[in-house]
Amino acid sequence: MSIRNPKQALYEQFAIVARALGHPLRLELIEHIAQGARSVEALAAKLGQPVANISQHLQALRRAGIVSAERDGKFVRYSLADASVLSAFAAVRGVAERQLAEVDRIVRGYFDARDDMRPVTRHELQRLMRDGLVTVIDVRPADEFALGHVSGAINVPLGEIKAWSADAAVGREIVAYCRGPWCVMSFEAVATLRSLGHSARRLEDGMPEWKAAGLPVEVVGRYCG
Amino acid sequence: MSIRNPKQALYEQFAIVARALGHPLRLELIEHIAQGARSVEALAAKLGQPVANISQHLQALRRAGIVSAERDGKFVRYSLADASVLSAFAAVRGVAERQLAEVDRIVRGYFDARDDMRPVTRHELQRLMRDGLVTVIDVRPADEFALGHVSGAINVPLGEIKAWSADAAVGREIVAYCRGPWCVMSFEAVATLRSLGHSARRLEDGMPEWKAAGLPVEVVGRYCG
DNA sequence: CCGTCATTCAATGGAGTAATTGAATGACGG
DNA sequence: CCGTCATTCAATTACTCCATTGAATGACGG
Repeated sequence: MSIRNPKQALYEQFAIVARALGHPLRLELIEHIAQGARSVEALAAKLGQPVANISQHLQALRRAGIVSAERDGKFVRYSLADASVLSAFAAVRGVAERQLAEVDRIVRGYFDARDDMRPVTRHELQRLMRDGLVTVIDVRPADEFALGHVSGAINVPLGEIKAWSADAAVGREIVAYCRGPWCVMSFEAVATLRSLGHSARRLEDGMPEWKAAGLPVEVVGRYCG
Repeated sequence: MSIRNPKQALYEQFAIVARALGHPLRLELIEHIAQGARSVEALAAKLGQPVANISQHLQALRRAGIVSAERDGKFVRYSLADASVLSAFAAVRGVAERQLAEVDRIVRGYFDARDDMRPVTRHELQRLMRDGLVTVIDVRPADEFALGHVSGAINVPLGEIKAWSADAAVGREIVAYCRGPWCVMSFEAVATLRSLGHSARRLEDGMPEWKAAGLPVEVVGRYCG
């Protein structure tokens, strides 16, 4: 096995990328970095992990060509190396969703994903927005909203949903989105809004996928993740 | 970390799939299984590995929902669980190709992939075949050809290229394909054919991708992998 | 019912990976 | 030029993964 032919050498490289995706913390890191460029300590705070641990996982991701690092004064800002990372993540997720019974169990148990929770597709949302038929809310924290959000969406972090919905028109449909397909926040937002008598649905995925599809994104301030 | 919220539980599942793709032998197994259903010992022979080792890797792939096993008399035949596995493989490969300098180095060093080696796309080949402008050769071993091949292709295993090309019309373009995008056999076939004065190109990828795209495939005998 | 054979299981040792700790680096601000 | 602070490195321990070996399972053919 130590003398490798070119085919094995290539497979070793592909395996490096796959292994880098093979740890839950690193997948969570990718989801956060996909929202916009982030420093090590910001990511460590989001994940509730020691800085050194996050730093090492980030370097593993960088060695695999999944994220890139750029020094910005005292900080090192990590961002996704390539939009193809999102499709690799999505493809791996697709296999798990289709084939692993455990995924189904978790989704049914915690996300309570019934048929009436069927999400809005990107394309559908685009049409609804063009026709002015929906209010789009971004339920991520304000800092992530600032790094980039769906054009026309308003930021209503999860904790403010209740207060916000008191002033929202009943009857008008609300579409909520957050970080990605299985990000809990939009599920919670929809559940809360429905319990308060609103008509609400989720976007099928989150901001990174919207942006990767080339759809309009707005940024607050100077950062262009 | 032992008490996991649903998000972490899902990421753990996705990581299981990614980790299963994170070993060169398993990637090679996937490439072979993508050619058609195979027994453990057949795969062990193709990879030159002990049967027990291959069996354990296959079980790792099965636990991750990547392959499925089906008993067939004395044999257990493994096949891909889902076409989504091919796209996950392709997505991981895409990240590696775009981001890892080592991949580029290997490709340039061993595959000698120059611009004039630019492959034929599936769509292009379809049109060329419809217009009768090319001879399509499948350079995989006969057993893999039998499990399924591009409709209209003829089987010319790598060792028989020279003899076959002596009888082939000079001037008519030849398109060679094998197992997948970086399978060495079609590269070698094209190099050999060109050195003998023929006009030859590679298909951009292999039989599994052709089949997954829903394009016509022929099977010899009774197996329908 | 028994031998054969494909496959899987169990157990071992060795290699790599993960989390934690504390120290080292390197850029900014005064 | 020096203190501060974000990040990385180094070193430790625990854990998981990998390849190998030999034995066990389970289906077929007589």
